Amino acid sequence: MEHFPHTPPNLTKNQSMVMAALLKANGPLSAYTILDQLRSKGLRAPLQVYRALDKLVGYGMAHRLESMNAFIACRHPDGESGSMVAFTICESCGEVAEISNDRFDSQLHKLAGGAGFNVKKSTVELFGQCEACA
Amino acid sequence: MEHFPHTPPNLTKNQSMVMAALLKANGPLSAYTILDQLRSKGLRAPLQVYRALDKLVGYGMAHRLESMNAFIACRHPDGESGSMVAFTICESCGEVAEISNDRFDSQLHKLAGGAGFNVKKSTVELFGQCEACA
DNA sequence: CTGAAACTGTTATGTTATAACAAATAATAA
DNA sequence: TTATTATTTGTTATAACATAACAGTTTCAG
Repeated sequence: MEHFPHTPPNLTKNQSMVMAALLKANGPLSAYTILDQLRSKGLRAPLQVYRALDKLVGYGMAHRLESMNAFIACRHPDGESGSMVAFTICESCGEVAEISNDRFDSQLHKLAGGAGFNVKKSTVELFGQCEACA
Repeated sequence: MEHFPHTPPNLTKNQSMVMAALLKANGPLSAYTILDQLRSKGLRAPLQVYRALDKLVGYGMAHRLESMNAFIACRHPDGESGSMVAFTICESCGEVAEISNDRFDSQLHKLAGGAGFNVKKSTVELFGQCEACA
């Protein structure tokens, strides 16, 4: 289950349906919201959704927002490395945006490195106000 | 509910008990684990714990680890500003450490600022290996 | 003292996530 | 192809995390 971003493997039926739901939404969805949207297409149980989400996240095609218990399609721009991903979450309008930045990523590794810690995976979620709401 | 770190208000009975449980533990605890530990002291319901935790987090005396659904006593060193807090979480031994760094904090604000986003609160949780386990 | 604000206790319920098992499907190699 | 192995699927049940609503109590400033 190792994939570079934007080189998706062939998705299974459930994985495709869940991915489509994430792409159609323009914001994060909870697993149960996804389930409700896909009941008409035959999904019946939470596990069917969670299993698909696990794969999609593993493939780098979706992200989990830890602070919201929700999932969102990966939209980080092509050309950026797959390294670090941060999210901005607007407390006014709920908009979630993805930021990817190599310099920041190395800062982050350096910060942790200073404490003798070797970073493999990071969760960075920023709350505040987006440009439109400010 | 505004407090500088390390200038704790007078805690109520429940708040003190929950804080004591967090301090005694040398790692994160789930709300239900805390509840179990405090049943012998009279606590009976999850809400009693969650309410205390909300206050303690608000006072800056405890932190919530979003990626673990767990809580940990604040231990960031005196003298550091209260700005940003990051956590390192060792995937081998489970050790959780707190890092606070002003320079990184400003990097983080700058990164978001570049996208027109104004950061009020941040969640930074880093997974990998601690010094001892590496 | 008294009224407002904060805290407490309690029951019930809502939300998020996984365990365990059996069956179907797809990918691989002989 | 056919046997073998991996993965995916479907399903039921349950675990783990969190809050709603309401009533009663304590605290404390005015």
